[in-house]
Amino acid sequence: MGANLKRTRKPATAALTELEGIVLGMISTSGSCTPYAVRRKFRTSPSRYWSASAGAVYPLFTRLKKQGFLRAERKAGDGRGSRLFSLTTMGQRTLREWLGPPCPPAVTSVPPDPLRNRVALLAALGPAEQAQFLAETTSNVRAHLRELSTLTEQIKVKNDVSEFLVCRGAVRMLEARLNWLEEVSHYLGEAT
Amino acid sequence: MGANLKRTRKPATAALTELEGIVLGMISTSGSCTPYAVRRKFRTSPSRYWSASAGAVYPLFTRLKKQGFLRAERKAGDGRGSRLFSLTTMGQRTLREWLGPPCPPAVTSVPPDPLRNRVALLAALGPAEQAQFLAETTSNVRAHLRELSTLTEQIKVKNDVSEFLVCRGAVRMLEARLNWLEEVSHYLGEAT
DNA sequence: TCCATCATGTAAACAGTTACATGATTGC
DNA sequence: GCAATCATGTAACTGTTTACATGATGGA
Repeated sequence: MGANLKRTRKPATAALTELEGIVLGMISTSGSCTPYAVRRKFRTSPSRYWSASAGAVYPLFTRLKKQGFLRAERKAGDGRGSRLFSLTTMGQRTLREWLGPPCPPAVTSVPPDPLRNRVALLAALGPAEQAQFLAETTSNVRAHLRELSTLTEQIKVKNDVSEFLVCRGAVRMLEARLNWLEEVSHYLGEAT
Repeated sequence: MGANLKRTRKPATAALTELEGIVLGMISTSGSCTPYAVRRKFRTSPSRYWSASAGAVYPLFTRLKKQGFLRAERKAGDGRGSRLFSLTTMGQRTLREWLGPPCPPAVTSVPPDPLRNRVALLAALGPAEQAQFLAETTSNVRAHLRELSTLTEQIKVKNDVSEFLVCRGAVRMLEARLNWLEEVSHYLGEAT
């Protein structure tokens, strides 16, 4: 969760945070970039999980540099002192280790879901509010799904395979959610 | 989200963390309980996202008590000083507000998924390692799904509707993932 | 010139994690 | 009596968030 896949206390081979792994991976697949470019990528991502705030990204880059996973070079002719970061050999190796295999169970197991958490507690609401909750969330999820579907189409024509597949994964999650919400409505409608 | 759905800086009406909301909801739907009981519930949950460590749960209870959302009463005849916590009227109201509606977009939007993150970065691996990654994760997800399916059946016969529905939601997520991994393998197999 | 945006960074707060400590209870 | 577990709690640490500060750049 935040508090999600944390670094272990005393790692045999230096482990990475989820965010650190993603950043290393971005640099590996898209080439060297500035911290700000990473932030931009997160901001335009459909997932709202990480805000990729300045206070998270800049310290992360200096951290990875200090650990020897990244190297920095000044961008020529930039008065703002922008630095392009690229992977070191050690960074490459660490990324490979993180990306597995072997893949830790927390990665393949049931992913967290704030909506599932709320549905688990629906009994705390009255029947009318439950129905309203389900109606609203269903329509919200449907809206997100529409939005994401058009985005997926746009990406498909650009032939960016991995980004397309990521979108497809997100679409499938939302579709599964919609079908599930229908099942929930069915069961809860029957109960009352 | 660890660092996931955070409390806003200066909330008009005191907002809750995801974990706080879940705890309030547990107490509301299952009746008053001790912090340890909450920890046990988390430990037996199929989701590995929260460890619900002592350092998280006990401070959380004192926090919610200090804010006036929980009240505590000593459990009679317990030398360990166990305390049963129950919701105050204010706690009830706060829980209702958190549980919505209205439901914030972060709840209904694309949920976070460590596996999706890794697939997004698969290009950082060689073709052989990619195939191995996909094979391994597919079989791992399938194993989790089997496990969860039997758990779901066990819960179904106990007629605990909301817990059953939560399990169904998790099952649907894993099923969607499996189908998606198949799609990924298909696309990546074609590319090479 | 002015203003929005680009871009880099820091400071304080905070929730959750590991790890440890301590005493009560239960089962053998 | 003894060991494992139950149960409560604290301490140090870490990563992320919000909020603020500061300067560069580019377009009207």
